[in-house]
Amino acid sequence: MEKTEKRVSLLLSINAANSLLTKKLDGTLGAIHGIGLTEYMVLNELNNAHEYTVRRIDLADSLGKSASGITRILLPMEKSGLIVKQSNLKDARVSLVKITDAGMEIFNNAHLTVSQKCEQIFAHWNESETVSVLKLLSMLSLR
Amino acid sequence: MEKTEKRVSLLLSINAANSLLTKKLDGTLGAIHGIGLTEYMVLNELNNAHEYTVRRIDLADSLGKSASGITRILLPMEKSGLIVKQSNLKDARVSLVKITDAGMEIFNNAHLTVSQKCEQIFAHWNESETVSVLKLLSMLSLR
DNA sequence: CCGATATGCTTGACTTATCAAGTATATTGG
DNA sequence: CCAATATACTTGATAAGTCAAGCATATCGG
Repeated sequence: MEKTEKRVSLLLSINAANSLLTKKLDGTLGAIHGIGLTEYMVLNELNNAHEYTVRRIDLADSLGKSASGITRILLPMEKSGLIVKQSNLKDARVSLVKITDAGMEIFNNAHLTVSQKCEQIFAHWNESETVSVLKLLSMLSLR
Repeated sequence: MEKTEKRVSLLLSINAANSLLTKKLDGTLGAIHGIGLTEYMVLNELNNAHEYTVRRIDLADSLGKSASGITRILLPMEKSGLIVKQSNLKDARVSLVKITDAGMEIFNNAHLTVSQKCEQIFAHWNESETVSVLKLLSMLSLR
């Protein structure tokens, strides 16, 4: 197989890996904690953010979703009290999202589950392999 | 960051990479060849298969989709003549899918586009890195 | 200053895929 | 043999996300 063909294989493998990961984690998270994988990812971003607060558009970018996707994900999360909406005094267009205490608690529990699942799924990868792949994935051309 | 946390990062990075890849390729394939990324993947499987023919359930497995997903993807592909349905004489439950000549032509053209895009996207990965990641992805625990 | 353009967000219409249930056919064990 | 179970597939209802359009607010250049 030549170089280009290997890259095409990579595309297909990444897609397959993502299907696998999504299915496993989404199912488990839903069953145990009542949230989906996307909701977990939102909580993760908020939990790591300065003052636990992020603009919706930045959330969209970091999760690889559209602005409208974020609107729709956040709606039920606000209803169930995992996050709160806050307006930005400096720019009235912006609406900020903040994780609540309840959200943090769910996140911390869910994070344990995700960690365990990841240990299982990536069981055959050693640490240096993991680090290399992380680095490579961060180098994908965004053009 | 500890080992487990790196694995969780990996999950998020793979998800982000997949969003990126999907968006780029799906858009380009649709604009130039009138097919989606999933349709491309179907044609790719068929093109590599023995006698260009595959059972629907095997297609589902290899693409990481559900049986019903495959039914729904294949319907328009059959209408537009990219594939044909064939029944299996040995087992009346299975229905086989075969790529048509028209399907092959579309596939070959689309494959060129995909190859070029992959060259771009993975431009900073050298061959041995590509091969390593391919190998690692094939080692994900399927349990 | 203000018209043109850009940014942030939401909504309606649509696409893609899932799950649960149903149908049809095969296989297996008593 | 045939009842129970397993497999292949399709369908209806639903979930999750996209895009295009619209609205509100900001910023920029003449």
